[in-house]
Amino acid sequence: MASRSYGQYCGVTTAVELIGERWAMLIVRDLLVGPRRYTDLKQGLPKIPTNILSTRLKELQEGGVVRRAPLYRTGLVYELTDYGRELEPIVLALGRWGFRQMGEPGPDDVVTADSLTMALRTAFRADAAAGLPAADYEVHVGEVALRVQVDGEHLRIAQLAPPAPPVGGRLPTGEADLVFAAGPGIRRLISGELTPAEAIAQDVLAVVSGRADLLEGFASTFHIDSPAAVPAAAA
Amino acid sequence: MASRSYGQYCGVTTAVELIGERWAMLIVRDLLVGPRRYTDLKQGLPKIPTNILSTRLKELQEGGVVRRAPLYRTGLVYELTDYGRELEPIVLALGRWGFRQMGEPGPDDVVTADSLTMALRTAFRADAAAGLPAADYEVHVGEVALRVQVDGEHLRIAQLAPPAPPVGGRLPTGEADLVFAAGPGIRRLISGELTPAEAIAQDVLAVVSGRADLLEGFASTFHIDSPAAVPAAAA
DNA sequence: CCGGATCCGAATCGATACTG
DNA sequence: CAGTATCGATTCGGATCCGG
Repeated sequence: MASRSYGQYCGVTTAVELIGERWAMLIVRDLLVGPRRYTDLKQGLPKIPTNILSTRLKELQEGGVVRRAPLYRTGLVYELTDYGRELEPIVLALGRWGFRQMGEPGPDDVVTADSLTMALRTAFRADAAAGLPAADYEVHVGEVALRVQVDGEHLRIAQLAPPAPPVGGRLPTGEADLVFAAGPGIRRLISGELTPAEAIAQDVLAVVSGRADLLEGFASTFHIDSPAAVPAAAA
Repeated sequence: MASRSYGQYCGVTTAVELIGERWAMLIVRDLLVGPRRYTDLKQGLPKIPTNILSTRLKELQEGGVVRRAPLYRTGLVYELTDYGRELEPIVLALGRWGFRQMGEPGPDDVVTADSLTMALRTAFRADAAAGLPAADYEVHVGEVALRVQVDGEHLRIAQLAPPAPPVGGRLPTGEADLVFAAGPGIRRLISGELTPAEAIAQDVLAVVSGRADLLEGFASTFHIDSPAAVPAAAA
């Protein structure tokens, strides 16, 4: 157990001892969306071995990052403590930083509801949104469907359950102003590599219904600059 | 190699694939202080196996985070790329977050020059410093000696070479307004758990020379609030 | 179905030794 | 100074199994 210690008395070291182990940060990412059951986490992290999930949740609890809470009469959720929730700006900043180095998706890469929710949060530009009229989008990426409502600087994202009826949370009523479907290539819209028109032309995105003109607003509301160059170093 | 992939197409995931491996974040932390040679890094991370350091540096270069640069005629340094340097606010925020969960130092824990430098940066309160007169401290923690100069919102930290050859080799000391020495317990001063007077009384800190009254200014310039409670969960 | 625990082979890490 | 090489100790990944 002491083998995990980095042997330094330092805040950064303590932080990575708490949330630096493999998978831990992704568990935190998903819990930032909301409390999750063990099975939810396992589904949202399809490649995590179950024993690792179990171990990480124990460690995160010991570290005061995560708490177990009963749900209804039977059932159980994991949720972030107040201390754990303070990681939100850090995880968002990390997501923004990592976004810029994302390449094309690997053949086995998936987009989960929680990861897309957090990705939109990282890309959200409150300043840009404040200058636009309120908008209500329904975004589909792969199997994931999200209702994304932007009103001034306020962002609200709800996950639409595609295979099953919604659980607990009340879903937005009424139709979205714009419904569109995309693949992982939506990254290139958010990075500004493609304009909405180009994205449609290149088939990375398709409008299902509603006002296609709102795509411009979507693209300026959710945006992460690609740097001039983030080259992988040559050998 | 593909075994390292988390199988998700997401910015956070990409980020932890780049800098989430064991030791990687600490390498970045040290490089945020300045370019470092291989040997410097090894010294600053006493417990890192040399093959791991070597591997991480290669991975960080492939990820576009770190670059190798020649130094003088012979010699070699590792330094952050522009992209890597953008991690600075994230690492500082992580340090601030982790600081609050730090307990007492383990028997083998060390404080290195780079980790203390970054710790002071994380704790620096520009707003508090702006209201105080400029001050020039010399801080000793264990073997580490730092020259810490605060002028308004500007902070400058220089590392004084501690393993000074024989006692005669005096470094640019003596000019600081206040010279003091502490142990790891300096954490309790920065957290506000102890006032400067209490820290001296409890022997966690000793004024070597200069104006002891400046300790108040130091404590308000470098401060990280401990939350009301950051409890470790019970079993 | 939920919430894990157990087992085992594969990959990684840690410690030390050695080299250009 | 700047790393490789080696090898035992851990951890991770994948699959299966188990009690409510």
